[in-house]
Amino acid sequence: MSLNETMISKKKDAAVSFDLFCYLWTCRTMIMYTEKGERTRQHFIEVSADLFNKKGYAGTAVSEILEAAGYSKGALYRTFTDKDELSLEAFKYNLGKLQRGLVKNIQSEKSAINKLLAIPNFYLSVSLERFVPGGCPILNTAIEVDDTNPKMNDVVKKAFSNWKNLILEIIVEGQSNKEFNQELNATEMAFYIIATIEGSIALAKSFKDKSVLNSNMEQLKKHIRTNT
Amino acid sequence: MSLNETMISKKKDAAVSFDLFCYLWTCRTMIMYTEKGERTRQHFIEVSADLFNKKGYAGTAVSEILEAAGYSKGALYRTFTDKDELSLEAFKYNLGKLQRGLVKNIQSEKSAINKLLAIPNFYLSVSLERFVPGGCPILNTAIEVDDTNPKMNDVVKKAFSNWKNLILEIIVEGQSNKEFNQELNATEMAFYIIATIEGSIALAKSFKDKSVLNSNMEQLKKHIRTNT
DNA sequence: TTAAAAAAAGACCGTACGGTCTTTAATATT
DNA sequence: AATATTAAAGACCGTACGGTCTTTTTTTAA
Repeated sequence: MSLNETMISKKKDAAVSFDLFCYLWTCRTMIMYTEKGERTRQHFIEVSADLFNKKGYAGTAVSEILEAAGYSKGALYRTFTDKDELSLEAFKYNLGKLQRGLVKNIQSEKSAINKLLAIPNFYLSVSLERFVPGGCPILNTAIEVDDTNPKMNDVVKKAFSNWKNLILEIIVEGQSNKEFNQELNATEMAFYIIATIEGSIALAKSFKDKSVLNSNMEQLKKHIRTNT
Repeated sequence: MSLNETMISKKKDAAVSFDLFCYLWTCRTMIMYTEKGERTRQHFIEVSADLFNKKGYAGTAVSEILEAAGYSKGALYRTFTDKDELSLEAFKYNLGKLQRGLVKNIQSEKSAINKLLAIPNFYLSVSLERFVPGGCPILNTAIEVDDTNPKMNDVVKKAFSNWKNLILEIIVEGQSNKEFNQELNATEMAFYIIATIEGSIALAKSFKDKSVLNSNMEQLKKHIRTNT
């Protein structure tokens, strides 16, 4: 048994040092070397995330998830109260993956304009179908829940807002740099970028042809360049 | 009993004139003065179109449709073989409504540039939520079926293609007019316009705030103006 | 090695689903 | 007015759904 596993399994030791706490926290967020139950829970999240994103929440039966995960009901309902909780965790999982990919692409750039262009470039470089099979989880979830599930819609709104704020900060940075036009409405530009990306993904998915996404991202980059 | 109703109810007369045939065909496609069964069928289509577009096909139970329509199962399954047939007809119904609204807006313009701008202008002028409650039926359906229902996805693809061709023709017209740039890739521009509109509708629906759609349509118009 | 606790299995439950079929009501034809 | 036809009702059916609960297996602690 490795050191990591030993450290984590000592649950009864109530008094742990702050360092150990941080270590444990890091392990948890990285989803490595967690105890068995936690690992199974994570496995359910990862497997269902794919299914939910492809077939929708209503369109995915619990039995399908069980089969895909290779577990029985007992395993699922021991850690999840119901399908809704799993749906939420699955959405957060896909969202996180997407956010990390996007942020990583942005952070490798220095100028504001290159940071902004890094967003469409991300969708040009990545095979979205491999990265998050089923298309953009934010859009997919938005479409399914907007008229039926206010709680989930709030989660989706927050996801869109966070994305908007990410873009907003880049633009504001570019404006204080004198890199960007001062009159540019940052919020409007942010929402325009998001909308164009979302629509392009949906279109490319429907036609099963990435070239639609590619050409749209090139046009979006042109729009960004001429309007910042 | 009106003349129209009399003419249509004479089913037994096998030999009808070509004129009468055309007349009947017109009545059917216009959905006016049909016989009772046909009217009920149409009622089911209209009622379910709203529900399907708001809650999705998988998310809408037949029982809900029956309740909303004020009919029983007997009435539904007499004219529709199954839920799928109703889904398809409901989609076509919403699509038709949308297309007619859009085409009407375009046809009232003469120049190619104004015809093109009439598309975003349509979404600026109309309350989409009243026009087709639940958002754009093409996008909604696309998201639900792209990974699960190849037949329905083909219908969606066709809808997107038709829309693309509508835009394509306007651009080609503008290019032969010398109104538009000859180097402009008409297909790419068409898909860009569609994607931006679709994404904007989805975003506005999620935030329940039409201003997102409005500002995006203004930006799209700017993009169209500077790139044609 | 044994006792405990945790994890997983899967039988079981009520319900709601899509769809069928027989019966009744409304409408049209003679 | 009587008959034939069409429209609609709704009881009924099998199934698949989400979720519970008891039992068994696996893992951990002593």
